[in-house]
Amino acid sequence: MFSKACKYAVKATIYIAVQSGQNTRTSLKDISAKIDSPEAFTAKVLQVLVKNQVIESLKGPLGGFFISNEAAKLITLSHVVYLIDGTETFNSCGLGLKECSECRPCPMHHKFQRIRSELKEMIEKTTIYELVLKVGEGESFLM
Amino acid sequence: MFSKACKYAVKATIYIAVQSGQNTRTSLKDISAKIDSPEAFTAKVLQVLVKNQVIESLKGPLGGFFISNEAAKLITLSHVVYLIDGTETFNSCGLGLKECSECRPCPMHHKFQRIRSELKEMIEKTTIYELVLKVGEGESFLM
DNA sequence: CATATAAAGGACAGTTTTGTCCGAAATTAT
DNA sequence: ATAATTTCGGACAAAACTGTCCTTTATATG
Repeated sequence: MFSKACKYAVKATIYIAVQSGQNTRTSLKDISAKIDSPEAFTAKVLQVLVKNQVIESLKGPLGGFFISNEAAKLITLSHVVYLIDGTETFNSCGLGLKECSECRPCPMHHKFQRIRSELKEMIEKTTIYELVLKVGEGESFLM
Repeated sequence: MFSKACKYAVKATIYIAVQSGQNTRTSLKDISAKIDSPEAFTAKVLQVLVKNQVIESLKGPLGGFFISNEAAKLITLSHVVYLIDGTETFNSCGLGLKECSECRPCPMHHKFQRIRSELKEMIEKTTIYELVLKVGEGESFLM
């Protein structure tokens, strides 16, 4: 469904936001330990998020990654997913037809489209902050 | 969502079933032309379907691939999808947690699980025959 | 039996995804 | 300034996925 890179990105973003709530920057090392991901690979993914201003970073001692509560309330799952995996999974034909629409659908179109719209709506409406709260309250886990 | 191999497999199975309705075997060449897929790669995918008795094949002139209407009524999208892509997409955690359940969920669990169950149910309940009818009636297309 | 046809199967190549390593650049503290 | 720390960025490597080519095997027909 989502690529590994994307799963790492989502979990990392959530974890960074949890830590940022305590106003502390989070190091790559800490992140990859807490979300159980390969450190160097996670670094690459986070660089994309930083470049696209989903999260912030600072080099040096006391450096690390950061995302404010305000930002976490504005950023949704879809922001991260679309950045890392692109939008094809959510917009192109489920069976790979070059053109697939109501007018000229693939045989799976109607059933598939309905479900995928729900998935799309879910990631577009779910904010990182919502997920942070669950982790913060110990209701949910990142590894 | 689905791999290319899986998309080819589904489209090929449907096309073979459409043709089998006229009681004619379908050649690989014909299949890959009609579903717009690379011939040799499609061959590999079809071999898996044959080995697992989703479709039948016969070598030689007048040879080709075949699936009876009766079989097409029993075989669902999930048969093909699980064979080619495996079940991980439909059973494992959306964020890649090794263990993820109601008791110990990832932050996306509840929202994700609901939608994925619908997707799972859809592919498990949709028969190939249903899709064949749509293509047969010119309502749906394979390329 | 000889020949033609079509799937089966093995080997291999290209591409994408995933993952690692290491030096460069920036920041903090001494 | 110097040293220590941490992200950034480039190069590279491994694995998975996609795709091709060619030989072998099975079947039908003359």
